[in-house]
Amino acid sequence: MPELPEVETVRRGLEPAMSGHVVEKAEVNRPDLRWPLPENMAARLSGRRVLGLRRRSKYILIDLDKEETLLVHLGMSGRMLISGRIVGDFHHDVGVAEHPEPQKHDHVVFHMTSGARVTFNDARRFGAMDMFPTGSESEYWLLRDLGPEPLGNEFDGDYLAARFAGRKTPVKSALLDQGIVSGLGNIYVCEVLFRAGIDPRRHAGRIAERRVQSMVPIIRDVLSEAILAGGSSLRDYRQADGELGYFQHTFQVYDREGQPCVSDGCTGTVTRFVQSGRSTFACLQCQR
DNA sequence: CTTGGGTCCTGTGCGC
DNA sequence: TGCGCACAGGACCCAA
Repeated sequence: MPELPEVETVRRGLEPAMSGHVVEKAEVNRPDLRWPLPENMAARLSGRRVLGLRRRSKYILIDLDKEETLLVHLGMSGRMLISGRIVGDFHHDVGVAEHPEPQKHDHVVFHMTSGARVTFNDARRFGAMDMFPTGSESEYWLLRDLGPEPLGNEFDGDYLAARFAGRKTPVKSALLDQGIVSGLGNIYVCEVLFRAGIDPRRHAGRIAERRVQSMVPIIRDVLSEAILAGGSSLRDYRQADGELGYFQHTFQVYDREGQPCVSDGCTGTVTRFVQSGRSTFACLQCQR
């Protein structure tokens, strides 16, 4: 479920616990997640200062000293749990949460010298961690083929139209293609296509150019609104159990099979169908 | 090059 | 109550 907005929410949540602080010890409880973890990752992380946290697509990039970056992907079920003393600006505590009992699937734990603890828990282990030299993003295998950030300046109507041109793949698949635009997942693609009034099965190359162009601000809006919702729920996470990753958000079509279409004046019903093995939710009365 | 399908993994929820 | 199965989901990888 973590798509761009959730990952951004997690990144922001990690900031006060990690940014500017030193990893006293990293606990690595298994050799691999989706792929093998870096050799000696625990040793390589210990004593390193976190200079800052960035996000690229659905990846969290934790910049360390010595020009090295730790990449974290939450996969499907990855969560970050923050506990202990969380230090804000001017070294004021912004939160103190008791360290929880270790849980099943706690794969990596960062013990910060500040007293904070960040636990990566991932039952399904579709998540990943890796390290690469800071600045080599354009060559690094997991990042080099990603399309532009949907909220960035490179992503505009002309770009999207050019990438869709001639494509026979369904527009839903095209939007899920991280090489075209990076950060969208199944949920937000369904929401975007609903708002755009486009049938998810329509071939990407057969959508009128002005409709393709109109998708860009919709994509930006859907993601921005979700980030905003995530940001407001961050406070709740800190107060509650410090778990970062999911937040309550209301969707217009996703997971609303059988419910009435919320579009003004539409009498349709949200349907669910499968496209390349994934559930699509849409109102086929107003999405064409 | 494009496109589609298989695959990894475990917890959850459903029908029988 | 228990069992089996479909499903959730990101993204790599390979075959056609």
